[in-house]
Amino acid sequence: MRTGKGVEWAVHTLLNLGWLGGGEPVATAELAAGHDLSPSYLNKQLQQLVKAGLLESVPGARGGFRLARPLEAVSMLDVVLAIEGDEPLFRCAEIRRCGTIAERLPDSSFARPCTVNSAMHRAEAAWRKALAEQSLADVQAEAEAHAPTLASHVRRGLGRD
Amino acid sequence: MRTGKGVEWAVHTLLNLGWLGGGEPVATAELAAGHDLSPSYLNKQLQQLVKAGLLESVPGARGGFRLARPLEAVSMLDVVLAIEGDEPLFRCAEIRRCGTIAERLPDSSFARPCTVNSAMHRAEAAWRKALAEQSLADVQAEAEAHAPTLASHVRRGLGRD
DNA sequence: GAGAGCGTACTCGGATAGGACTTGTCCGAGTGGGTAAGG
DNA sequence: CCTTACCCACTCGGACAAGTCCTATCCGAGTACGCTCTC
Repeated sequence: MRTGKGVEWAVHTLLNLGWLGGGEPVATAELAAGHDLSPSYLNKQLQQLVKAGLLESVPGARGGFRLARPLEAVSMLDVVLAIEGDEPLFRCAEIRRCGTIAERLPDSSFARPCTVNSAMHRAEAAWRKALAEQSLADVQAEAEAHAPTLASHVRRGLGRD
Repeated sequence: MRTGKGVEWAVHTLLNLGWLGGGEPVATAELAAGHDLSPSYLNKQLQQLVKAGLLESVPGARGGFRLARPLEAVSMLDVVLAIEGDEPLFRCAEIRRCGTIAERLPDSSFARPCTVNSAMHRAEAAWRKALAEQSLADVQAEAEAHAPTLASHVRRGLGRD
């Protein structure tokens, strides 16, 4: 049980788009070369971000992707849900209703939700809350705190300036 | 990205062993029948719990599994880590060090840990903390709160009493 | 010289294979109890 | 009747397949630019 590598790819790509600034789209090939990623697979992830409303895509020649809104308005949770989907970490199969134990139990026992599911859900809520409280702008600022020239280096690394 | 169903199986099985009480071992077949689970696959999960020190196994005829310690001393986190392993949810591949962007960056940029990894790690810490704060005894008590006769029904469902 | 039309190169988007992990199953090693023979 | 040795049924433990999801790749639809031809 672990997040796919698409999450890491997506976050770094969004950060790079933020450092580039400007409204002109950037092609997948450029973004992929920036971190030596598979262009085709990165493209698949970026399409997920477009569906989630985090990116805008420009088709055709000189096309690419650009941020749909500033990074201050994008949380880590937004990215994770866009890539991984919004299904819960823990899926309750309601096994409490099956088998020889359930046969003996009155129906009233199942009126309340499964307490195991509730416990797991509380933990997942804490995880989502922590992710939602961190915007990509926060992550960006933390990175720049000890490397003030980072933005200009990223622009040069992606062929800008 | 989701937890395996083994987690749900393990938690319910541990709760049932708690309700049974007593120190005599219970066979996998009985525990599996209680929730209509695959006995062989449940056995695999229970072996993980033995390795983690949550259960004790008794081999041979009249053997089975019994709790290694009371449920008050077992947290939800203990069970999740026993089944899923203690690897982090987010695995940082350090892609920041690769590609055309990294080539332009001075080595000092990588002195600090990756801020993306840090952000994901903070969220995971909140998740683990929430899991660690809930013991199986708490979950048990919550289940009994609205079904006081639950323990006796479980015992009957597993052929006791 | 200016403008319109066309061809070409480039990009996103979705459909298509490969690999890794989860899920599920099977059989062998080891143990305890029951049985029957012997004292 | 009590003791003892043997046999058998039962259980855990790990080795062995099937299914599903993640990972990776390729090709087609659509667009903007640049060139060429015409006026």
